[in-house]
Amino acid sequence: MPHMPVTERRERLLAAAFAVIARAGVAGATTRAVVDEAGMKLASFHYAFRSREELLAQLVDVVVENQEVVLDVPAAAPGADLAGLIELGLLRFFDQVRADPQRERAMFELTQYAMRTPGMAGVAARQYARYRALAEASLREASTATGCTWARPEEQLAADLVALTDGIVLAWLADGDDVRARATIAFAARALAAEAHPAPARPTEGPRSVTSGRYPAGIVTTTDGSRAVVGGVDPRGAADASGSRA
Amino acid sequence: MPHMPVTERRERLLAAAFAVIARAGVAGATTRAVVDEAGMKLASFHYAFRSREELLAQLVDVVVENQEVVLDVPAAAPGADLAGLIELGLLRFFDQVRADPQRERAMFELTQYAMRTPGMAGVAARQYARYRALAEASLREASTATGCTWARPEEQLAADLVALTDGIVLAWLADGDDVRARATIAFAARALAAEAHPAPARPTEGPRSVTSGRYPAGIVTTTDGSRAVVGGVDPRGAADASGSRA
DNA sequence: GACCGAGTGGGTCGGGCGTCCCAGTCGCGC
DNA sequence: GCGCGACTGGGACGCCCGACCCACTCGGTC
Repeated sequence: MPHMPVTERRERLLAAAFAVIARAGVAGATTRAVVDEAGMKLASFHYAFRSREELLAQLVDVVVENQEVVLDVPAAAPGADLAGLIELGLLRFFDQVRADPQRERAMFELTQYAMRTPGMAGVAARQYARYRALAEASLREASTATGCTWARPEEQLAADLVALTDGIVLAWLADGDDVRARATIAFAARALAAEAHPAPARPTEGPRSVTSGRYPAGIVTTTDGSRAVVGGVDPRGAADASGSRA
Repeated sequence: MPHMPVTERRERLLAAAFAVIARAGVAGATTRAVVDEAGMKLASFHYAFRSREELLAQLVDVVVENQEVVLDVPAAAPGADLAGLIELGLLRFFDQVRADPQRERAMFELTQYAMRTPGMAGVAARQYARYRALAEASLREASTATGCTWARPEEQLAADLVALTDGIVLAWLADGDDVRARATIAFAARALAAEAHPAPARPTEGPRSVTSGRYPAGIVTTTDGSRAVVGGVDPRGAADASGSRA
């Protein structure tokens, strides 16, 4: 409540708004609920933002910009097969979703809000463009890690991957069935791997010195760093992975 | 405005609510907006329903129950290849989505509402169970039509299919990119077909004259029949279908 | 044809909403 | 150390919301 530069206040309000949206949806993110979450007074809201709409717009922007990873391919055990690598990445992603489902719900909520709001039609499109770019980077990484080459343009495969993750997350949010989600993840990995040509025959795998654990974080996407979901992958996820392949 | 039995009034209000939600989201479906859409007076609302919440709950129920088809496989020329059959079905489905995107938006909106509302957690799960059941029926139909057999339990494949369609629709709603959607549809068809064992060896490939289908209607899912999206499949969709294969 | 219950119309209530206002207060630059 | 501008607190306004109430009117039944 004491003095605080506007910029920081804005950031805190954005973070608070995200938290409220995760809990109660965009409609529940009233000015009062947001300032309450942030521990501020109502007047501070309209000192930091001209209107609720402006806050929402900025929130979508920030959230999209800070989206970090779609799937975080585990910078490969050498010789790992492509499908296994993708599956492991997806399982890591899934563990992040399980760790904080509300975050994902909030993302969907915001996307839908952007789609419905006249001025923000382009924002939803940009959001998906960003997802695809991230997915594409992951795919590229996976292919170089295994030496495979993709049979179709990576940007197309990225769209396929995004569709799969979206569908998996949405279904899981609705029914919470971990087993089914993991089965679909295995399917997704197989399907994507099938879109690659195998590595050009090389009897022995080259020295793959891509140090393991290049990057410990999974999904980050915090609006301000305050409540990031960072951290190790749930080992149970990886354990199930090998068993759930068909 | 004249006299009208309660049951009909209820139905009209449900249909009106769905229309409003498609346009303005669940939050925009106020009692006043709904009765306005239905051409009634406000008092009639609370004569037909105890509360707004009750209407919303019944709406979700009705919508889930009336969901008709996920994908409408075009009951097959014998010997048609499985991937082509699935792709055609998905393209038909996609054309229905394109014809009435607001309907699909409303469906997502309602799902999210159900997930967020304490008493209705199970409803969202039921909704997805229904989707999967419909998808499973489609897959079964596709396999019998082609003589293939699925390599995994159909209920699992159904979940995969639902995830794919959800992902495709969601991305398309966000960016409206028909070409990309069709490319992902082709991918989805390939991926699902790869989960089947080919038909027990039958020498000749039948001519792939899948063309016109057994069943002209696609998605129906009306809340009461009054504003159903029924009717022939957009012929442009089918025409494009053959061209969009990768 | 009158009656009586099902259905209707209009007005109202309390509350939460976004937004605004302005007197106060704090902290940074001189 | 002081002044002024950046920031805060509390209250208020007008609006729309869900819900409710009750006097009325219509239409099927006898």
